[in-house]
Amino acid sequence: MTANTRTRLSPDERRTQLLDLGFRLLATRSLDELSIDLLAEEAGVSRGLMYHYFGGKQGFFEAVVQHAADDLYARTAPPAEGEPLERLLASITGYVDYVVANQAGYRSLVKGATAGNDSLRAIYDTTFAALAERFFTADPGGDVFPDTPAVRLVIHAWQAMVEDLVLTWCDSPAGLSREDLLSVITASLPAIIDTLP
Amino acid sequence: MTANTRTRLSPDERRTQLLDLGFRLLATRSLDELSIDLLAEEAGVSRGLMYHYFGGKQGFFEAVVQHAADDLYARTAPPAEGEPLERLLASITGYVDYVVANQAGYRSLVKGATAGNDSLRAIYDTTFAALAERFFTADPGGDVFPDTPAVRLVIHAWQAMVEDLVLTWCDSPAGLSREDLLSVITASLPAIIDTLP
DNA sequence: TGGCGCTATTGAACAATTGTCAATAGACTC
DNA sequence: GAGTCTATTGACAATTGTTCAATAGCGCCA
Repeated sequence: MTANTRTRLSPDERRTQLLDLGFRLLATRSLDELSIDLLAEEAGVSRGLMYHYFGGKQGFFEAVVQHAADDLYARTAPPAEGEPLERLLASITGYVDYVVANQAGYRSLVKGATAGNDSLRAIYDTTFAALAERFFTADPGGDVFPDTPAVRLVIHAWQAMVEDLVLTWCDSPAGLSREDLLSVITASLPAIIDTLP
Repeated sequence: MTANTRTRLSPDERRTQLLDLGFRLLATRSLDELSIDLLAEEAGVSRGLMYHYFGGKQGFFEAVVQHAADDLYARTAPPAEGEPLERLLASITGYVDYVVANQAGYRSLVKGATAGNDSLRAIYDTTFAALAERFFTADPGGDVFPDTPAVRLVIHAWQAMVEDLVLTWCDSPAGLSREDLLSVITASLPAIIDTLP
């Protein structure tokens, strides 16, 4: 299958090709189940090329996670117009649909990122922090929620809940429709914030 | 330091020694940052002994996680007497105190378990499922919460939220006292369940 | 007390994988 | 069509997980 003649691409093309392939392969395997050997063979290139582009297995995984995180962030961008709460709902809907569509990949990357080294966790953390930031900057004038450390703490935890909720719902919807799920997600945030002293 | 004369222990003693050491070492390193070499050297035994007792690195990690999970479950056992809600609060308090006391170890093991293979995830899942089960079997007569798939789904997600909440609170309490934290945790569960359609 | 047997323990050899680097060859320019 | 730049390669070294036959500590019994 792999031609014995090397094909020379531009760095950008090769990079995105490897990243896309990595995302696809990591959807079914975990990071340490994926060897550079397999990756290189699947891509039709040599092992050495992986190190040339990403510096190593770790760097490669970071690049894949960062790529997916950017994609997620872009796909959950709220619309520019509309009521603050409507825009939040649109953003959440985008998140849910993204996770549902990319279930396996999302699961694998999140697991790998949270269990990985500091660089990987940083990507995960900053991405979710950026998503949370929309809750405060969504509407410059009207503040949807007060911006206090306690509220931020609770929102962080609420995000963890939403992640688990969506993934578990994918496995067994428990009789809840997509709209029910969205309703629970959006309604639970103010409900939890209300429990703060 | 390590004597060149081998010391022969009973299987039980050796096993618990290695498990305790593993738990301690895994608190600061992640699983794939911990080599069998280091572990064996630190324990003063040979590499081969690890394989004799645990069958391999994976089996060793599973044993450590299972050990810690049993410990956690035992420490969060609710008192036999008292009102249902009081007993639930006691159980939750036990969980929070355990996580706070064993922060690093808890973090590391949970990360490793959720990112690991099926066996590891099974230990994590069954442990938390057993913890959740107390919410229904706490009081045989009076049902604290209705036992429906949707409620179980939400409780599962609530557990994820609590885990994140406690760990993030450890890093920066955000002006919340331990009692405030416990209050938010206990109050948020019914609040979230109320959002179900 | 001293030899014996059981088995906990060892260490060397093996396998798989990651990482390194000088040499190679494809594509573009003149 | 020759030359240059650099994307790409393949062989080599290092680390780490795993296996297994050989070794030796400890209790038991004469």
